[in-house]
Amino acid sequence: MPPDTATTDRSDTADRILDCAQERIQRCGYNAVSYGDLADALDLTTTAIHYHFPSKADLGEALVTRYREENEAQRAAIYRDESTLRARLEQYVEGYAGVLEAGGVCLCGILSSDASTLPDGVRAEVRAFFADQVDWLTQIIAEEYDDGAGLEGYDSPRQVAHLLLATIEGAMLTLPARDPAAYRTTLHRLINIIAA
Amino acid sequence: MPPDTATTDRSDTADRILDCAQERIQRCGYNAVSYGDLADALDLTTTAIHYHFPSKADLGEALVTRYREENEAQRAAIYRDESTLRARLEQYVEGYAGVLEAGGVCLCGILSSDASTLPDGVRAEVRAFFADQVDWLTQIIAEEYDDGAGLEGYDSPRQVAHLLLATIEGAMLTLPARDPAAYRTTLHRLINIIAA
DNA sequence: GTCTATAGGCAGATAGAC
DNA sequence: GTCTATCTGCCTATAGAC
Repeated sequence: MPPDTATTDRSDTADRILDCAQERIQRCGYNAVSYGDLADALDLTTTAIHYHFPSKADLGEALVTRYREENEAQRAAIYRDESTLRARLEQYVEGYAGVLEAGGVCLCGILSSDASTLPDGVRAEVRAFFADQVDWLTQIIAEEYDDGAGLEGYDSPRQVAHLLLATIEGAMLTLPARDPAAYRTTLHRLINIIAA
Repeated sequence: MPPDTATTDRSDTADRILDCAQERIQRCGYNAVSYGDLADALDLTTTAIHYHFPSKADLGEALVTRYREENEAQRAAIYRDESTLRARLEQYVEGYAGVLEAGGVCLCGILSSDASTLPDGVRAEVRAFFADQVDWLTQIIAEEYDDGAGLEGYDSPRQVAHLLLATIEGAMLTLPARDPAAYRTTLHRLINIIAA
């Protein structure tokens, strides 16, 4: 019987497959990672991977679902541990800096580039990830802006959220900025403007 | 004899191949576009394409080289036709909005996502494209900032150039923002801050 | 310059044994 | 749960005719 592919209670092998797939897709993109690559890296056969994830769409969807869950937990921790907008945003952008240092980029950022060739279910999860980010950023920005003036020229916290998210993803994805130092410089200065 | 693959004086067929490849790569990325796709779309065979571009690396390199040349001409026209930083930046970001309306994204933005699987020559051209953009933006920003105050929190025009470029690429590449209206909103408000 | 034909490799996916 | 073996199809690329 196939293992439980729900968000929890997954087998060790399935988790290892997801870990390996995530690391590679964050470096190379969806289309450039194959079952054969993963099988070689994990010392398995492609059949074993197909047992856990019958199609590549199933694998991709499970991957982004897990990524969203882990991301939500990270955001919750940031919200709990930090009390100012500036500190929360710095923690938030620092999370992506860690991904860059590991040699990758945001999973959903790189999947966006493959969007037009992505299976429908995977694309829907990627869209949901970005909706999560915008909603959360909008909320923490609105909390602080309600206490004082907003960012000049911006009508709403949601517009500021879109600006920050686009800059984070662009700074990660584009060459030559797949460089943690350049990413941090750009983002920390933007935070200085947003959370003045 | 193979045609002249220099930057000018290319045959009609070679230009048609480049046009078709560019449109498709701007939608789907480098790895998702094949000689077979192009041959079908152009009513040719893959062999005919290999005649003009012996390897896919040759095709990709010619593509980005041409893209850089056309982009340089566009930037020169903007510099010539507009005299204020605000007007120049608005024209600049509007160029990419046109690409979005045609259903694609910046060629070098999407190629950045494929960077780790790109042939060396193509990756080098993509890096050169971004160096072009940063240098040009730095120059036009510096011209205006020398006449007055800079952007608060930013040490140099080059840092502002990096911010703008990252935001442009991120707003184009990430879902759900492959939407000209959302792109324009984000970028016009950033221009309001940069060219206050 | 473009064609037919073909090569060798890799993709995602399945059948059936253990 | 994992294996061997295999299928079909697409990939980049080349040989040789016209």
